[in-house]
Amino acid sequence: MTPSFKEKVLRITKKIPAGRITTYKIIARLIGRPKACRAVGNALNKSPGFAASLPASRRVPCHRVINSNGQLGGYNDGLSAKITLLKKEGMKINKGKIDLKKFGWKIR
DNA sequence: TCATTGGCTATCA
DNA sequence: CTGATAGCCAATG
Repeated sequence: MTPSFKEKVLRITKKIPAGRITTYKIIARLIGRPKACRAVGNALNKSPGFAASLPASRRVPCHRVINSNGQLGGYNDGLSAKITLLKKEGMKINKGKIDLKKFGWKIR
């Protein structure tokens, strides 16, 4: 089947390793729509999310996706949950910001 | 099918 | 930081 926009977004997001983060813009670029950053956010918003009760196939670490400027952005489940998860992953959040230089996920 | 609206954004003034 | 603008997707009528 032809993977829709949403499917691609989720697929890429699932590839994000723990302790690393990505931005909406990067994902948009990987998909092929560099300007669809907003749509990417929407896709993640509608996605199942990161729940332990969910099967790994459906689990999407949307909390590892933040704004391109290093801000946290939003979260459907509550921004606090996102911060907690990221901290548990071993990353330090500086005043609601994350060091993209250190934790920015790069694909080869 | 089209028009409108809203949203986990990006970029610029 | 606020507004405005741009570009994209999904839901709604």
